[in-house]
Amino acid sequence: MTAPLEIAAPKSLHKGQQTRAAILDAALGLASHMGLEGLSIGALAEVTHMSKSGVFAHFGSREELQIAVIREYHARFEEEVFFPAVREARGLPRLRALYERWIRRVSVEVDSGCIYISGAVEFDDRPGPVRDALAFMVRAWHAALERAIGMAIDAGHLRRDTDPTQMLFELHGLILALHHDARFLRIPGALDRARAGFERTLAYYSLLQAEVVAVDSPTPAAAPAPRKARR
Amino acid sequence: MTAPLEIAAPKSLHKGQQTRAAILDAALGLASHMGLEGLSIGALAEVTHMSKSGVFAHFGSREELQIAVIREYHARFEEEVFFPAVREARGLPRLRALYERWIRRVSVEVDSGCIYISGAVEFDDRPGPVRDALAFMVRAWHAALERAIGMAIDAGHLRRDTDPTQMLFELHGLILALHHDARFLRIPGALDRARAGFERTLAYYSLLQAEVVAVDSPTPAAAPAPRKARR
DNA sequence: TGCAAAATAGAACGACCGTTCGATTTTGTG
DNA sequence: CACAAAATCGAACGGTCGTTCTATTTTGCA
Repeated sequence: MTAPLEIAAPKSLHKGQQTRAAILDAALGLASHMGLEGLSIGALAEVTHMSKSGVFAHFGSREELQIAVIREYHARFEEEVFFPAVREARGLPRLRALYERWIRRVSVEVDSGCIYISGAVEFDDRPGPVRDALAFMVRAWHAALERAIGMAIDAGHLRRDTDPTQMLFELHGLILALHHDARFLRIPGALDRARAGFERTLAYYSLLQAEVVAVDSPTPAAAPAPRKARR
Repeated sequence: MTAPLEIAAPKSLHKGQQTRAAILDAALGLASHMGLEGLSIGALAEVTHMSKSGVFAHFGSREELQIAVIREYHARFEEEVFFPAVREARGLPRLRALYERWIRRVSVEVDSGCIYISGAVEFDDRPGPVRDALAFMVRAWHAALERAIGMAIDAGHLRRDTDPTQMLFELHGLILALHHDARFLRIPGALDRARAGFERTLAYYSLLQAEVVAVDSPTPAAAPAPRKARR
């Protein structure tokens, strides 16, 4: 057989890319309801009015489909939470914006069900590329938040001895509690509880040093290392 | 046909009850690794060296098996967390004991993976008797914790205007963050972060009223209703 | 417009799932 | 010990799953 002289690189959006995007969109909706493990190619084919093999051909395997879903979710998360928030001024304003958009995303959205959260539970005992992709994205997002906290410290909006990792741990906990109470227990006031928790945490970490020491005395938390200067 | 004169009620532990308990034990181990949805009768039969139908006969359906697992988990949770903790004195000691045993259960245990937590994510979009059973148990446990917080308030160990539901929300968040970081991200220090978060939360809610008002002023959280007297 | 390449459909596969049913073994007891 | 009741097995069913093939249709470019 004669090989073609050159392989034409797909210049603009071919039909395939288009339907792939449509499939991925439907997959995201499905996965946020049934989880990444509950995502089946058959159901996806039904939703998109395609044949199973037609859907399958766009991803080499179910695993690759799951990873593609994770990547797409990450992209949307950046678009809806991260990018708008980083337009706010460094420090508290940006941290507030990040948190507020985060809790909205977790609780309010119609196609709700944070894949980061459900995926973490589904894959905490299941090694493999899906888990790796998921963990990578989550870590990236947490790192971004931790940077925002660090900036708030440098801006003088939070106590200098604040441990960003510890504060992130606590804020993340509020998000998880919100997800739990709002989605599983269907408690109406959960969103406001998450906001109140944020304010309370913020209040603590912006107390003056002297006040904290005076109160904390009985069980001082492991003293965080003094922050290095940031550029 | 002639009906027997009377149905002999099983007096002591028949063979059936014994194996049922053994199956349930194996099921708990399996479910804590694969989740309640990942629990399959085939895998359970293999682990217990029985036939699928032999296992199946002990529970009328898979759903009943899942519910039985939830009930068994609840019983063990009570045994290992609740009952030992309520032997501590009311107030802070009991609250501390509850929390400390809780975080140990979530993070340390070998057969780890809290079914309350993983189940909440698996069934947050899946109505039915399994979800109902799970929600009932979780609510019962949360109610118990909230009572313990209330007692700590009455004992004067926490501020009088503490909102127990809000405090529970925040403590629960710390547990969930611990579960996430320890089990999914495999972060080593997560257990200590959960402890530090507890101490920090406690420190806040035991501040004197005046101190809080002075600091909280920029964004006061919705003032909780004054506590009614407890008997 | 023609034609190779890309996209999609359709049928079939082996594997596992929960469940049913009849046969068989084990148990507890009168 | 005998014998009914309880417990367990083994095979089978219909269903869904991911995946693999081979056709068929659709697309985009020379």
